[in-house]
Amino acid sequence: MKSNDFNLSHFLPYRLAVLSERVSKRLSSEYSEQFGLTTPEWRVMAHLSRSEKVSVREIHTNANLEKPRVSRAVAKLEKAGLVTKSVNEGDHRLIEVSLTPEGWKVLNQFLPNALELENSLLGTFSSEEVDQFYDMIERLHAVLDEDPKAAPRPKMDKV
Amino acid sequence: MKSNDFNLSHFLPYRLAVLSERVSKRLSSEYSEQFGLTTPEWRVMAHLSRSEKVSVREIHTNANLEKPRVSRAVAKLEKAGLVTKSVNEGDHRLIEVSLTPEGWKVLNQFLPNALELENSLLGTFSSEEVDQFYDMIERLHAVLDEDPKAAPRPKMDKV
DNA sequence: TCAATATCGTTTCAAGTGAAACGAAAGTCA
DNA sequence: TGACTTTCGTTTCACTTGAAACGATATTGA
Repeated sequence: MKSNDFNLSHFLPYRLAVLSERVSKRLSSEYSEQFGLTTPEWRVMAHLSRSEKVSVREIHTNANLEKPRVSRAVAKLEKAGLVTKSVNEGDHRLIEVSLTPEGWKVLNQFLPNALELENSLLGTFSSEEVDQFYDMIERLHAVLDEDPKAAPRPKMDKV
Repeated sequence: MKSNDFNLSHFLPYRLAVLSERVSKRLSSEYSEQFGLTTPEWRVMAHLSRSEKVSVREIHTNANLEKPRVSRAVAKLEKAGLVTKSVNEGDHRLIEVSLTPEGWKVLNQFLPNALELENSLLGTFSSEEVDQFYDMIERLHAVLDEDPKAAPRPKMDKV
Protein backbone atom coordinates (compact mmCIF):
# COMPACT_ATOMS: atom_id res chain seq x y z
CA MET A 1 0.00 0.00 0.00
CA LYS A 2 3.00 2.23 0.56
CA SER A 3 3.96 4.20 -2.54
CA ASN A 4 7.69 4.55 -1.97
CA ASP A 5 8.22 6.21 -5.31
CA PHE A 6 7.11 9.62 -4.08
CA ASN A 7 9.18 11.81 -1.80
CA LEU A 8 7.76 15.19 -0.86
CA SER A 9 11.21 16.51 0.06
CA HIS A 10 12.40 15.95 -3.49
CA PHE A 11 9.33 17.24 -5.21
CA LEU A 12 10.07 20.32 -7.29
CA PRO A 13 7.05 22.42 -6.27
CA TYR A 14 7.78 21.68 -2.63
CA ARG A 15 11.48 22.47 -2.95
CA LEU A 16 10.70 25.78 -4.58
CA ALA A 17 8.15 26.64 -1.91
CA VAL A 18 10.55 25.80 0.91
CA LEU A 19 13.42 27.84 -0.51
CA SER A 20 11.23 30.76 -1.46
CA GLU A 21 9.57 30.85 1.94
CA ARG A 22 12.85 30.71 3.76
CA VAL A 23 14.34 33.54 1.71
CA SER A 24 11.16 35.60 2.03
CA LYS A 25 11.07 35.21 5.78
CA ARG A 26 14.69 36.21 6.08
CA LEU A 27 14.02 39.35 4.13
CA SER A 28 10.73 40.20 5.79
CA SER A 29 12.24 39.88 9.22
CA GLU A 30 14.24 42.96 8.29
CA TYR A 31 11.59 45.24 6.88
CA SER A 32 9.09 44.13 9.45
CA GLU A 33 11.39 44.71 12.42
CA GLN A 34 12.93 47.93 11.15
CA PHE A 35 9.93 49.61 9.56
CA GLY A 36 6.84 47.62 10.45
CA LEU A 37 6.21 46.84 6.80
CA THR A 38 4.36 43.80 5.52
CA THR A 39 5.30 41.95 2.34
CA PRO A 40 2.68 43.64 0.14
CA GLU A 41 3.76 47.01 1.52
CA TRP A 42 7.40 46.30 0.79
CA ARG A 43 6.56 45.19 -2.73
CA VAL A 44 4.54 48.31 -3.40
CA MET A 45 7.34 50.55 -2.21
CA ALA A 46 9.96 48.58 -4.10
CA HIS A 47 7.96 48.90 -7.29
CA LEU A 48 7.46 52.61 -6.75
CA SER A 49 11.22 53.07 -6.64
CA ARG A 50 11.27 52.79 -10.42
CA SER A 51 8.44 55.06 -11.42
CA GLU A 52 7.23 58.39 -10.15
CA LYS A 53 3.49 57.86 -10.39
CA VAL A 54 1.92 54.45 -10.72
CA SER A 55 -1.66 53.22 -10.79
CA VAL A 56 -2.91 50.55 -8.43
CA ARG A 57 -3.53 48.44 -11.47
CA GLU A 58 0.06 48.62 -12.59
CA ILE A 59 1.33 47.65 -9.18
CA HIS A 60 -1.08 44.75 -9.26
CA THR A 61 0.30 43.37 -12.52
CA ASN A 62 3.92 44.23 -11.82
CA ALA A 63 4.40 43.21 -8.23
CA ASN A 64 2.47 39.92 -8.25
CA LEU A 65 -0.12 41.18 -5.79
CA GLU A 66 -3.88 40.68 -5.93
CA LYS A 67 -5.87 43.87 -6.35
CA PRO A 68 -7.21 43.94 -2.79
CA ARG A 69 -3.74 43.49 -1.38
CA VAL A 70 -2.45 46.47 -3.33
CA SER A 71 -5.43 48.54 -2.29
CA ARG A 72 -4.91 47.72 1.36
CA ALA A 73 -1.15 48.09 1.27
CA VAL A 74 -1.41 51.50 -0.37
CA ALA A 75 -4.02 52.60 2.16
CA LYS A 76 -1.78 51.63 5.03
CA LEU A 77 1.29 53.23 3.47
CA GLU A 78 -0.65 56.43 2.92
CA LYS A 79 -1.75 56.44 6.54
CA ALA A 80 1.89 55.99 7.55
CA GLY A 81 2.87 58.95 5.37
CA LEU A 82 5.06 56.91 3.04
CA VAL A 83 3.03 57.34 -0.15
CA THR A 84 0.44 59.72 -1.53
CA LYS A 85 -2.61 58.94 -3.62
CA SER A 86 -4.14 61.23 -6.20
CA VAL A 87 -6.66 60.90 -8.97
CA ASN A 88 -5.34 60.81 -12.52
CA GLU A 89 -6.15 63.93 -14.54
CA GLY A 90 -7.16 62.27 -17.77
CA ASP A 91 -8.84 59.15 -16.36
CA HIS A 92 -10.65 59.61 -13.10
CA ARG A 93 -10.77 55.89 -12.42
CA LEU A 94 -7.02 55.72 -12.01
CA ILE A 95 -5.28 56.36 -8.72
CA GLU A 96 -1.75 57.64 -8.94
CA VAL A 97 0.46 56.40 -6.17
CA SER A 98 3.87 57.84 -5.44
CA LEU A 99 6.42 57.86 -2.67
CA THR A 100 6.61 60.79 -0.29
CA PRO A 101 10.01 62.15 0.78
CA GLU A 102 9.53 60.15 3.98
CA GLY A 103 8.80 57.09 1.83
CA TRP A 104 12.00 57.64 -0.12
CA LYS A 105 13.89 57.97 3.10
CA VAL A 106 12.61 54.66 4.39
CA LEU A 107 13.19 52.96 1.07
CA ASN A 108 16.73 54.24 0.65
CA GLN A 109 17.42 53.18 4.19
CA PHE A 110 16.23 49.66 3.52
CA LEU A 111 17.38 48.93 -0.03
CA PRO A 112 21.03 48.38 0.94
CA ASN A 113 19.92 45.65 3.33
CA ALA A 114 17.87 44.02 0.63
CA LEU A 115 20.75 44.10 -1.81
CA GLU A 116 23.13 42.82 0.81
CA LEU A 117 20.94 39.81 1.45
CA GLU A 118 20.66 39.15 -2.26
CA ASN A 119 24.42 39.45 -2.67
CA SER A 120 25.12 37.11 0.18
CA LEU A 121 22.84 34.54 -1.43
CA LEU A 122 24.19 34.98 -4.94
CA GLY A 123 27.70 35.05 -3.53
CA THR A 124 27.60 31.28 -3.54
CA PHE A 125 27.41 31.38 -7.35
CA SER A 126 29.89 32.43 -9.98
CA SER A 127 28.53 35.09 -12.29
CA GLU A 128 28.01 32.45 -14.97
CA GLU A 129 26.05 30.39 -12.51
CA VAL A 130 23.88 33.36 -11.61
CA ASP A 131 22.98 33.69 -15.27
CA GLN A 132 22.36 29.96 -15.50
CA PHE A 133 20.13 30.00 -12.46
CA TYR A 134 18.01 32.83 -13.76
CA ASP A 135 17.89 31.22 -17.16
CA MET A 136 16.58 28.04 -15.59
CA ILE A 137 13.89 29.94 -13.74
CA GLU A 138 12.98 31.57 -17.02
CA ARG A 139 12.68 28.18 -18.69
CA LEU A 140 10.40 26.89 -15.97
CA HIS A 141 8.19 29.91 -16.53
CA ALA A 142 8.22 29.20 -20.23
CA VAL A 143 6.82 25.74 -19.59
CA LEU A 144 4.01 27.22 -17.53
CA ASP A 145 3.37 29.80 -20.25
CA GLU A 146 2.43 26.92 -22.55
CA ASP A 147 0.19 25.31 -19.93
CA PRO A 148 -3.42 26.49 -20.30
CA LYS A 149 -4.15 25.59 -16.68
CA ALA A 150 -1.34 27.74 -15.30
CA ALA A 151 -1.92 31.31 -14.17
CA PRO A 152 -0.51 34.01 -16.42
CA ARG A 153 2.96 35.19 -15.57
CA PRO A 154 3.19 38.53 -13.78
CA LYS A 155 4.66 41.30 -15.86
CA MET A 156 8.44 41.50 -15.75
CA ASP A 157 10.45 44.67 -16.18
CA LYS A 158 13.01 44.31 -18.93
CA VAL A 159 16.48 45.72 -18.18
CA MET B 1 15.37 60.94 -5.60
CA LYS B 2 14.74 58.00 -7.87
CA SER B 3 16.92 54.99 -7.07
CA ASN B 4 17.20 53.38 -10.47
CA ASP B 5 19.60 50.76 -9.24
CA PHE B 6 16.88 48.58 -7.78
CA ASN B 7 14.50 46.49 -9.85
CA LEU B 8 11.95 44.37 -8.02
CA SER B 9 11.48 42.11 -11.06
CA HIS B 10 15.11 41.12 -10.92
CA PHE B 11 15.39 40.74 -7.18
CA LEU B 12 16.17 37.15 -6.21
CA PRO B 13 13.69 36.80 -3.34
CA TYR B 14 10.95 38.18 -5.56
CA ARG B 15 11.84 35.94 -8.48
CA LEU B 16 11.77 32.89 -6.26
CA ALA B 17 8.43 33.90 -4.78
CA VAL B 18 6.88 34.47 -8.19
CA LEU B 19 8.03 31.16 -9.62
CA SER B 20 7.16 29.21 -6.52
CA GLU B 21 3.72 30.73 -6.30
CA ARG B 22 2.99 30.06 -9.92
CA VAL B 23 4.05 26.43 -9.68
CA SER B 24 2.15 25.97 -6.42
CA LYS B 25 -1.02 27.39 -7.85
CA ARG B 26 -0.77 25.17 -10.88
CA LEU B 27 -0.45 22.13 -8.65
CA SER B 28 -3.09 23.16 -6.14
CA SER B 29 -5.61 23.80 -8.86
CA GLU B 30 -5.50 20.04 -9.41
CA TYR B 31 -5.82 18.72 -5.89
CA SER B 32 -8.29 21.39 -4.96
CA GLU B 33 -10.56 20.77 -7.94
CA GLN B 34 -10.32 17.02 -7.92
CA PHE B 35 -10.34 16.30 -4.20
CA GLY B 36 -11.12 19.51 -2.37
CA LEU B 37 -7.75 19.42 -0.66
CA THR B 38 -5.88 22.48 0.60
CA THR B 39 -2.11 22.83 0.44
CA PRO B 40 -1.51 21.82 4.08
CA GLU B 41 -3.77 18.82 3.55
CA TRP B 42 -1.92 17.77 0.41
CA ARG B 43 1.42 18.11 2.19
CA VAL B 44 0.26 16.00 5.10
CA MET B 45 -0.96 13.25 2.82
CA ALA B 46 2.14 13.40 0.68
CA HIS B 47 4.34 13.05 3.73
CA LEU B 48 2.27 10.15 5.03
CA SER B 49 2.92 8.28 1.80
CA ARG B 50 6.38 7.45 3.10
CA SER B 51 5.67 6.36 6.64
CA GLU B 52 2.95 4.27 8.20
CA LYS B 53 2.43 6.17 11.43
CA VAL B 54 3.66 9.69 11.97
CA SER B 55 3.29 12.19 14.78
CA VAL B 56 1.94 15.68 14.20
CA ARG B 57 5.31 16.94 15.32
CA GLU B 58 7.13 15.01 12.63
CA ILE B 59 4.82 16.27 9.93
CA HIS B 60 5.43 19.76 11.24
CA THR B 61 9.21 19.49 10.87
CA ASN B 62 9.17 17.48 7.66
CA ALA B 63 6.51 19.18 5.59
CA ASN B 64 7.35 22.80 6.36
CA LEU B 65 4.02 23.44 8.07
CA GLU B 66 3.40 25.33 11.30
CA LYS B 67 2.00 23.25 14.11
CA PRO B 68 -1.52 24.71 13.96
CA ARG B 69 -1.69 24.10 10.24
CA VAL B 70 -0.83 20.45 10.71
CA SER B 71 -3.32 20.13 13.51
CA ARG B 72 -6.09 21.65 11.43
CA ALA B 73 -5.21 19.77 8.27
CA VAL B 74 -5.16 16.45 10.10
CA ALA B 75 -8.49 17.22 11.76
CA LYS B 76 -10.09 17.96 8.43
CA LEU B 77 -8.56 14.91 6.76
CA GLU B 78 -9.82 12.74 9.60
CA LYS B 79 -13.30 14.16 9.20
CA ALA B 80 -13.10 13.37 5.49
CA GLY B 81 -12.07 9.80 6.29
CA LEU B 82 -8.65 10.06 4.66
CA VAL B 83 -6.53 9.63 7.79
CA THR B 84 -6.90 8.22 11.27
CA LYS B 85 -5.52 9.56 14.53
CA SER B 86 -4.54 7.47 17.52
CA VAL B 87 -2.63 8.04 20.73
CA ASN B 88 0.87 6.63 20.90
CA GLU B 89 1.24 3.71 23.29
CA GLY B 90 4.48 4.71 24.95
CA ASP B 91 4.01 8.50 24.99
CA HIS B 92 0.48 9.71 25.43
CA ARG B 93 1.33 13.18 24.20
CA LEU B 94 1.99 11.90 20.71
CA ILE B 95 -0.69 11.50 18.09
CA GLU B 96 -0.09 8.89 15.43
CA VAL B 97 -1.50 9.83 12.06
CA SER B 98 -1.84 7.40 9.20
CA LEU B 99 -3.64 7.12 5.91
CA THR B 100 -6.86 5.13 5.67
CA PRO B 101 -7.50 2.87 2.66
CA GLU B 102 -9.64 5.68 1.31
CA GLY B 103 -6.73 8.07 1.89
CA TRP B 104 -4.41 5.77 -0.05
CA LYS B 105 -6.93 5.60 -2.84
CA VAL B 106 -7.08 9.37 -3.15
CA LEU B 107 -3.32 9.72 -2.90
CA ASN B 108 -2.58 7.06 -5.49
CA GLN B 109 -5.11 8.69 -7.73
CA PHE B 110 -3.43 12.05 -7.45
CA LEU B 111 0.27 11.25 -7.33
CA PRO B 112 0.54 10.54 -11.07
CA ASN B 113 -0.78 14.03 -11.78
CA ALA B 114 1.74 15.54 -9.41
CA LEU B 115 4.59 13.65 -11.01
CA GLU B 116 3.37 14.53 -14.45
CA LEU B 117 3.44 18.21 -13.63
CA GLU B 118 6.92 17.88 -12.17
CA ASN B 119 8.10 16.01 -15.24
CA SER B 120 6.67 18.56 -17.60
CA LEU B 121 8.55 21.28 -15.72
CA LEU B 122 11.80 19.38 -15.45
CA GLY B 123 11.42 18.31 -19.05
CA THR B 124 12.88 21.64 -20.02
CA PHE B 125 16.18 20.57 -18.40
CA SER B 126 18.70 17.94 -19.32
CA SER B 127 19.35 15.49 -16.50
CA GLU B 128 22.63 17.28 -15.76
CA GLU B 129 20.77 20.54 -15.54
CA VAL B 130 18.27 19.05 -13.13
CA ASP B 131 21.14 18.09 -10.86
CA GLN B 132 22.67 21.54 -11.28
CA PHE B 133 19.41 23.25 -10.45
CA TYR B 134 18.90 21.24 -7.29
CA ASP B 135 22.52 21.76 -6.35
CA MET B 136 22.07 25.49 -6.69
CA ILE B 137 18.99 25.41 -4.48
CA GLU B 138 21.02 23.44 -1.97
CA ARG B 139 23.78 26.05 -2.02
CA LEU B 140 21.31 28.85 -1.40
CA HIS B 141 20.04 26.92 1.61
CA ALA B 142 23.60 26.49 2.78
CA VAL B 143 24.05 30.26 2.81
CA LEU B 144 20.96 30.64 4.94
CA ASP B 145 22.17 27.88 7.25
CA GLU B 146 25.09 30.13 8.13
CA ASP B 147 22.89 33.15 8.69
CA PRO B 148 21.84 33.45 12.34
CA LYS B 149 18.81 35.54 11.38
CA ALA B 150 17.44 32.93 8.98
CA ALA B 151 14.87 30.38 10.05
CA PRO B 152 16.15 26.82 10.42
CA ARG B 153 15.80 24.66 7.37
CA PRO B 154 12.94 22.16 7.43
CA LYS B 155 14.05 18.58 7.69
CA MET B 156 14.82 16.94 4.38
CA ASP B 157 14.45 13.24 3.66
CA LYS B 158 17.64 11.76 2.31
CA VAL B 159 17.24 9.44 -0.67
C1' DT C 1 9.56 11.89 45.85
C1' DC C 2 7.82 15.83 43.88
C1' DA C 3 8.30 20.60 42.37
C1' DA C 4 10.07 22.75 38.18
C1' DT C 5 10.69 22.47 33.42
C1' DA C 6 9.97 20.80 28.72
C1' DT C 7 7.28 18.91 25.01
C1' DC C 8 3.06 17.70 22.43
C1' DG C 9 -1.09 18.89 20.02
C1' DT C 10 -5.06 22.06 20.25
C1' DT C 11 -7.36 26.34 20.63
C1' DT C 12 -7.85 31.30 20.96
C1' DC C 13 -7.74 35.64 18.93
C1' DA C 14 -6.52 39.30 16.16
C1' DA C 15 -5.00 40.00 11.67
C1' DG C 16 -4.61 38.84 6.82
C1' DT C 17 -6.60 36.71 2.67
C1' DG C 18 -8.98 36.57 -1.99
C1' DA C 19 -13.23 35.68 -4.77
C1' DA C 20 -17.02 38.14 -5.64
C1' DA C 21 -19.84 42.15 -5.52
C1' DC C 22 -19.79 46.95 -5.70
C1' DG C 23 -20.07 52.03 -7.31
C1' DA C 24 -17.81 55.14 -10.27
C1' DA C 25 -15.77 56.33 -14.52
C1' DA C 26 -14.62 55.40 -19.37
C1' DG C 27 -15.25 53.17 -23.72
C1' DT C 28 -18.22 51.08 -27.43
C1' DC C 29 -21.49 51.21 -30.90
C1' DA C 30 -25.99 51.39 -32.98
C1' DT D 1 -27.26 60.49 -28.07
C1' DG D 2 -27.88 56.72 -24.69
C1' DA D 3 -27.97 51.87 -23.49
C1' DC D 4 -24.51 48.35 -22.87
C1' DT D 5 -20.00 46.78 -21.69
C1' DT D 6 -15.49 47.23 -19.74
C1' DT D 7 -12.16 48.79 -16.46
C1' DC D 8 -10.64 50.71 -12.05
C1' DG D 9 -10.10 50.63 -7.12
C1' DT D 10 -12.58 49.48 -2.87
C1' DT D 11 -15.24 46.77 0.19
C1' DT D 12 -17.69 42.75 1.87
C1' DC D 13 -17.64 38.31 3.76
C1' DA D 14 -16.34 33.91 4.79
C1' DC D 15 -12.20 31.68 5.36
C1' DT D 16 -7.16 31.05 6.61
C1' DT D 17 -3.31 32.29 9.19
C1' DG D 18 0.25 32.07 13.06
C1' DA D 19 1.89 33.77 17.61
C1' DA D 20 0.71 33.01 21.99
C1' DA D 21 -1.74 30.69 25.55
C1' DC D 22 -3.51 26.38 26.95
C1' DG D 23 -4.19 21.65 29.22
C1' DA D 24 -2.15 17.29 29.29
C1' DT D 25 1.68 14.38 29.55
C1' DA D 26 6.65 13.42 30.16
C1' DT D 27 11.24 14.51 31.87
C1' DT D 28 14.54 16.55 34.95
C1' DG D 29 16.93 17.29 39.09
C1' DA D 30 17.18 18.54 43.92
